[in-house]
Amino acid sequence: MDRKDRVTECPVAYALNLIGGKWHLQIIWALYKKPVQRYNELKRRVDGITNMMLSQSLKELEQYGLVTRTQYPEIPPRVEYSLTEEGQVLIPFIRELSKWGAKQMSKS
Amino acid sequence: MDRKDRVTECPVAYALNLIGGKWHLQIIWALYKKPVQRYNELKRRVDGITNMMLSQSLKELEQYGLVTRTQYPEIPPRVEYSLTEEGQVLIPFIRELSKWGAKQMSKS
DNA sequence: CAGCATCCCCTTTGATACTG
DNA sequence: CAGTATCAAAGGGGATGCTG
Repeated sequence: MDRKDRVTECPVAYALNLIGGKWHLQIIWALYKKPVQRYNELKRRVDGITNMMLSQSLKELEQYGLVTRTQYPEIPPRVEYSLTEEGQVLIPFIRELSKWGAKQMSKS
Repeated sequence: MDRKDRVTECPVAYALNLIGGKWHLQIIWALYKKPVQRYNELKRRVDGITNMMLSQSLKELEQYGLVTRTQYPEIPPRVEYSLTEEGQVLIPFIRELSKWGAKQMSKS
C-alpha cells in the first residue's frame, strides 16, 4: 500500500498525492513534449531519474489513468507510453505552476 | 537548511517545494476562508496539525512572502496571520486542484 | 529493452513536554 | 497565548545489481 492509497477526504490532498511527488509532473511534461515515448527514451529525458523511480511512477500514473502503456510482443520488447486525455488536462496546470514558480524564484 | 533552500533550476520543482508539502496549502486555504487569524485559531481550523508543523510552515510561508505575520507587544501575546497578495494568487489555483482532485477521487 | 528486488539512508513528520 | 526542544518513527527516494 503506497501513500496514494491512503484515505483522504480532502480533494487537494488527494491531488497532491497523485502529482505532488518528485517525478510525476516531470514525466507528464516529458510525455507532453514528445507524445509517444519508449521507456529508455523517457529515462533519458527525465534528468536524473532511476529505473526504480521511473517504473514505479509510470505504474502509478497508469493506475490513475493519466498515462497509457502499450506493450508490443516483440523481441526485444517495446513499450510505449503516452498521455491520456485526463493526463493532458494537467498541461495548462503545469504551465501555471511553472510561471508562478519562476516568479517566486526571481524574487529571492 | 531545509528542503526549500535547495538549488533547483526547474520552476515546477521549485513551486512544489514551496507548496507541495502536507500543510502549506491547507494553511493558505484556511487563511483565505478567514483572512485574519491568530495562531491557535489556525491550529483549530487546520485539522490534525501539530504545533511543530504549524509554526514551521508559517515561518516558511512568511519567508516566501505568501503570508504576513503581525505581532502585538501585549500580554498575553497576540500574533495575527494573513495572506499577502502573492498568497492570494494561489486561491484560484487551489480551486482548480481541488476540482481536479475531486474528479479523480470519484473515478476510482 | 524494459523493468524488478534488495538494501539503506535521511528527510519529513509526529508526540510529548517545556518556556517567555 | 504562541510558540520551541527533544526524541522517535515512517516512508519516500536512491544505488546497485539481476532477469525475461
